[in-house]
Amino acid sequence: MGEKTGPERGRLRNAILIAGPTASGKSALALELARRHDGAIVNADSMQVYAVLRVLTARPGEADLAAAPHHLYGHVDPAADYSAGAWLREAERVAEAVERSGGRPIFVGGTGLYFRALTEGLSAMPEIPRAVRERWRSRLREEGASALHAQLLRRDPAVAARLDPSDGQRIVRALEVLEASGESISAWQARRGAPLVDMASARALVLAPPREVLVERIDRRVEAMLSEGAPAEAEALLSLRLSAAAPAMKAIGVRELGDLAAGRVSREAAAERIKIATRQYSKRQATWFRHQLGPGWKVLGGIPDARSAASY
RNA sequence: GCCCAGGUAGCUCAGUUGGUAGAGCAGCGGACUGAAAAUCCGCGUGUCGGUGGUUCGAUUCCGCCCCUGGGCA
Repeated sequence: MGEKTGPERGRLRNAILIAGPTASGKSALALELARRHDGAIVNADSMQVYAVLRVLTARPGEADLAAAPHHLYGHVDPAADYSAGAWLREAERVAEAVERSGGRPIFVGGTGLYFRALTEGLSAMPEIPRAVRERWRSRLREEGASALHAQLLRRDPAVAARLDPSDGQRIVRALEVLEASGESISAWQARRGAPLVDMASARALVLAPPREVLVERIDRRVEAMLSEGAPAEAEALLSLRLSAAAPAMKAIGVRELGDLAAGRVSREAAAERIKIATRQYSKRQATWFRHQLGPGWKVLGGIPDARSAASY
C-alpha cells in the first residue's frame, strides 16, 4: 500500500528463509525449523503452487502438512495466469497473518526470483490486457525473437540494447509493458518496490550441497516419483488440455511422461530424460543462488540434518 | 579358426587425397524484475584401440596384435 517504510528495511521481522536447488533437503529443514520456532511454512517455489502436480513437483505430503502449517501449496489452478507478482502479494498476505497470530513465517523454495521479490521488492507493473499479451506472444511464435527485437529497437532502444536478440521472452515482456502503459519497462523497473522481508532480523539459509550429492539425490527422487504416481499425475494434467504455454505444463516431467503415455518413449528413456532435465534445472538454480542472492545469506555446504538444524 | 564391418570427446557419430580433429546430445561456466522448473549467452573436455614400420611428419598408408558386431565353418 502507500505506507512509508524505510527504503531498505522490510516490514516483516524475524522471518526464516530457506533457498536451495531441487533435492537439497529444503523441505525437511523447514519442517525441523518450524518445529523449533513455532513456524509456518510458506512456499517459495513457482511450481509447487499448482494443484494437480503434487508428486511431480515434490510438494509436501499429508504427514508433512499435518506436522506444521503450510501455505501457498497446490492452491493455484493450472489453467490460471500466475506470476511472481501474484505470488508476492499472496506471500505478503499470508506472512502478515502468520505474524499476527504469533507465528514465524518460514519461506522455503527453489525459485530465486521469488526470494529476490521478498528481499528486494518487485517494481509495480502495469496490468497487461490479455489481447495485448496474446498478440505479442503469437507474433513471437510466428516471426521469431530477432524480428521482435528489431521492433523493440525502434520503440525502446535502450531496453533493446540490453536484451539478447534471441531472448524472446524478455523482448515480449518489454514490448507488452510498453504497449500497455505507454512507458518503458525500464521506467517501471527504476521505481523499486519495497522489500517484504527485513533481512537484518531474518535468518536466511541457502543450501549448496556438492554437485555429486545432488545428482545422486535427483536420480533417486525421480525413480521414487515414477513409482509414486507421477505418470498418472502427468496424464491428469495433460487431460485438462491446457495451452502448452501454461506454466504448469512446463513442470519437469510433464512432457516426458506425456511421451511415455503416448508410447513414444520407453519408461527407461523417460526416466533418463527427466533426470537430465532436473539436473540442468538444479544447475541453473545453483548458479542463481551463487550470484544473485543479496548479502546476509548463510551458505550451507551439505544436506542438513535434524541435529545441525539446532544451530541455524 | 576363416571372412566382412567397425574401434575417433562421457554417449551417438562425422572427418583428415599424410601437416596432431568436429557436430549433436551430455557436461561445465554465466545472465536473470509478473511465464523464472521460464528465457537466454558462452565453453570441446581427446594418448583418433595397442604396437612396430614407411615418412621431415602417421589419427590417416602398411604389418602384427587386442576388442566389438555380423557371417562362414
